[in-house]
Amino acid sequence: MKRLGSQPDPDRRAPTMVDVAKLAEVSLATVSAVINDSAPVSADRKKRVLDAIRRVGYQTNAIARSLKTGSTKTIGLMIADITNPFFTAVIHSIQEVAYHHGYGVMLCCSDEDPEKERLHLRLMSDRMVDALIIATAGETPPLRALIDSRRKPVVLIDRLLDGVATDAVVIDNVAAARDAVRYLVSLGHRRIGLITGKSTLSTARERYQGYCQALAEAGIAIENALVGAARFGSADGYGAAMGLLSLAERPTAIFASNNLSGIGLMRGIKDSGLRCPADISVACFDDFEWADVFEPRLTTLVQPTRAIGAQAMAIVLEHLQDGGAQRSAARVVRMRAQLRIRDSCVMWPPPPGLST
Amino acid sequence: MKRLGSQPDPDRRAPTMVDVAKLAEVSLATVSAVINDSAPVSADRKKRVLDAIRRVGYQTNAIARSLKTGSTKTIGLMIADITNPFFTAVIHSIQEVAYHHGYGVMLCCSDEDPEKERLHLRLMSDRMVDALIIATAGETPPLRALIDSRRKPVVLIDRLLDGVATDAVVIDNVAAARDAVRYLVSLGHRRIGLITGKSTLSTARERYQGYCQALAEAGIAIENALVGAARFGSADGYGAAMGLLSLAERPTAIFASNNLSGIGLMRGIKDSGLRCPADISVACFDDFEWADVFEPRLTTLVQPTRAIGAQAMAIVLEHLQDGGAQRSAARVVRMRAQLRIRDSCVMWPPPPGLST
DNA sequence: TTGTAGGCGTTATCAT
DNA sequence: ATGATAACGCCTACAA
Repeated sequence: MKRLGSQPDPDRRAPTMVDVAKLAEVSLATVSAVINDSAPVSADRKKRVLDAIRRVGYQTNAIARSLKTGSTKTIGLMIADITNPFFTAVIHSIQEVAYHHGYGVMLCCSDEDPEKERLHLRLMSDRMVDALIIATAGETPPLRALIDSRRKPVVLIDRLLDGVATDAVVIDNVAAARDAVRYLVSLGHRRIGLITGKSTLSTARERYQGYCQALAEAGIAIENALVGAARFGSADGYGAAMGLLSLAERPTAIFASNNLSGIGLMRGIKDSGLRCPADISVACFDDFEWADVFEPRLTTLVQPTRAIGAQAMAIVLEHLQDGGAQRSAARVVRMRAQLRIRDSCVMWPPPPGLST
Repeated sequence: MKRLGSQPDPDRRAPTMVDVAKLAEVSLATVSAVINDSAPVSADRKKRVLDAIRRVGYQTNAIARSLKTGSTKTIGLMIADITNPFFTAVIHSIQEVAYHHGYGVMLCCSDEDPEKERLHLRLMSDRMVDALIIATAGETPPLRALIDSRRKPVVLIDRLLDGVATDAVVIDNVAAARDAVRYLVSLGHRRIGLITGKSTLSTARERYQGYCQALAEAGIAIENALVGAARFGSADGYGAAMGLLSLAERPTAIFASNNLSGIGLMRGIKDSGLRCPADISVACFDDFEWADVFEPRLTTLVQPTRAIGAQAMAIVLEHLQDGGAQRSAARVVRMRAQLRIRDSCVMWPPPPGLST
C-alpha cells in the first residue's frame, strides 16, 4: 500500500548541521563553531547561522557528538529496588543535580537480583555512559572487573563492597543501628528482636553489628532466636516477624533494619492480634512520608537521602572534570542517619496505670 | 607531573572491532557478521573471532552503532513526580519490559514543573531516544510540537492532553472517582469533601467530574466550599484539608483525589484533633504498601500500575517494530481502577452504641 | 564465504 | 575569521 502524500511526513530525516550550513551559506565548521562557541565567528555570520538553525528546526544530534567527543553526557544509575522510597529519594536527588550539569540519567533496576544487575551493567556500559552510580544487589565478577578496569568512574551508594577500590557514599550503619537499639534499651527493653537483610549486603551486616554493640554495652547477651533473617522485602519481613512474634518468650521490642521489612513487621504484629506499642515496641530503618500520619506514628532512622545523592553526583562530576587525572585513593564518605523518635516505642515494663 | 608507568592504566582506549579483527586475523566485516549474526561465517573463523573478542575484552560501542543504524535502543521516560509510589510502580514496570526487549530507559523527573519538563524533553530528544513515554506536568508548545512532528512515537501515561493526536494509556478517572464517592454516599454521607489537583491536569478534572456525577445521582447539590484545591502534593493537601476541616459545617467524609494529598489530609485530621474514621471518613486515590498496616487501614482506589506500564511499552514497541509505518489514529487505552474497601470509611450517622 | 570502501553527524586540525 | 577534510566506531552494499 502506498504512502499517502498528504499526511504529515512521519519519517523525514531530521535536519543536520549541513542543512543549516547550506541554508546559512556558510561552511560546516562555522556552524559547529557557533553551536559550541568554540571559535570566533563574525556577528553577521553568527546571526545567519542562528536564523538557519531556527528555520530548519535543527537539534543537536548528541549521538554523533558523543561518537566524536567520547562523552555521552549521561550517567548510569543502577538501583536495587526502585519500589523503596529511600532509593526513590536518592534517585530524585541524583537526577536533579545531574540535569543541572547537563547530564542525563539512564536508570536500571536490579530488583535485588545480582544476575539482573550484571545484565543491566552491560547494557549501560555498551551505551557508553560516562560514569556509574550503583546501589548494588551484591558483588558480581563483571562489576568488580568494571571497577578494576578503571575505565570510568564508579561510585557505590548505600552498599559497600569488600576490598573494592572505588569511591562510595554510605551512611554509618553501625552507629545508626546502635542508636536505635540503645534507645530501646534506655526504655527498659531487654528482649529486643532484629529483622536483618541478606548478609551479602554491607548494610545488613553493619546494622547487625550495631545491634550487637548496643546489646553488648548493656550487658545483654545476644540470642540467635531473636534475630530474624529477611531479605529487605516486605514479604520476608513479614515471615521473620511472625517467627519472632510466635516465640515462647516473645521480644518486647523489635528493630526492623530496613523500611520494607518494617512494613512486614507491622503487618505481622497486626495479624498476630498484638498492638504496637502497647504490646510491642517497634523502630525501623528509613523514614517515609507516611510514617507519622497513622497510628502509631513510627519511630524511624532517617537517612539523608538528598545529601547521599548529591554527594555521589559531586564525586562523579569531580572525576569527570579531572578528565581521568590520576585519581587519588578510593574514598568512602560516611553520613549519619538520625533517630526520629515518635510513638511506636514505649517504656518496658509499662508503667502502671497507663491506658492502652 | 608524569604519569607513573606502573599504575593500572586508567584511560587506555577501549578495544574496538578493528582490534578484534587484527587479533583474529580476519576482516572487520567478518567480526561484524559474527557479532550481529548478520551473515554466515565459517565455524573456524567464528571461533577465532569469539576468542579474540574475549581476549581483548571487546564490548559493543552502542553509540557508534546508533549513529549508523539510527536507533539508540533506549526509550525516554518523563515522570511528573518520582516521589509518588504510583509513578514509581509504573516506572518499574516500564523499565522491566523495556529491558526485556533490549531497550534502556532514560529517566527524567519534571517535578510537576512544565518548564523543567520542557528542558528535559530537549535533553532526551537530543540524545535520540527512540520513543518517549510521558506523564506530563502540563502541556507546553515544545511537547505539542514534538508530538505533531510525528518523528518518534510518544505515548502519554496517566495524564491526557486535550486535542493532541498521540497514543495514551490512562485510567477511567471519572468512573473511579464516582465509585469512591458512591460508596461514601451508600454509607449515608451527604456532606462529602473533595481534595482536587491542579485543573490543568486531566486526572484532576476527570476525578472532579466523577465526584460531581456521584453526588448528582444521589441528588446532592455540590457545594464549592466542599472542594479544596491542592496540587497533588502533600503540603497542599494538608492546606486544603485544614480548610475543609475548619468549615462551620464540616464534611463527614472526604475523598482525596491522589495519594499525596491523602497524606496531607490524614495529617490535617490528626492535627485538628479529629479521628478517622470515627469523626470523619476518608477514601483516597492510589494504593500503596503501607495503606493497610497502620490504623486506620485506608480505603483506596488501586490503579493497575503494572498494566499501565506494560501497555505503554507495548504500544511503543509496536510502533518501533512497524518501523514508522503509517500509524493508525491515536488510540487511548483506558483501564479501570478498583475500589479497595478497608477501614477508613464508616456509616454516617454512626449507628448508636458503636464504640470509637 | 570474505574483504573493501563509503557514510552516519559531529568535532577538530589544519591551511587559507 | 573561514573553510576543507580527516577522524570517531560501526554497519552494509558491493565486489572478489
